[in-house]
Amino acid sequence: MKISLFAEQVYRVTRQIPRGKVATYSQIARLIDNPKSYRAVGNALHKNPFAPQVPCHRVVSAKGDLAIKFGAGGKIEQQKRLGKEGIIFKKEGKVNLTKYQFEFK
DNA sequence: CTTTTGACTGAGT
DNA sequence: AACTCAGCCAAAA
Repeated sequence: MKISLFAEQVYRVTRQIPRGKVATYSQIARLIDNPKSYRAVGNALHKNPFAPQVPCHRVVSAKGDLAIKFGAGGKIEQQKRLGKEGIIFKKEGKVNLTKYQFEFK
């Protein structure tokens, strides 16, 4: 399968997110030099041809929300996985970005 | 080539 | 905290 350059960049960045940390779509968009393409970033991750390799479940919305239409199981499954990595969710189903957002360097 | 769509964001109500 | 509206981008139809 052939992947676009854009998607390639998205995956390259997403793959760097360590266990127990999360990143936002806008954050990723900024790192690949297209600060305004966060929307497309979401699409690229949606396709996610590198499922196990790219930790797309560690990518959340700017407000700490999880993707409602996540692959297998929806946000419930995603939240479950993140919980396994030590991430605690608030009652509203959001993650504490201040504490878990990964700072790329 | 034009239009629609979507795992988004930010500001305003 | 929940909803709406408008703006931006890449991929698919």
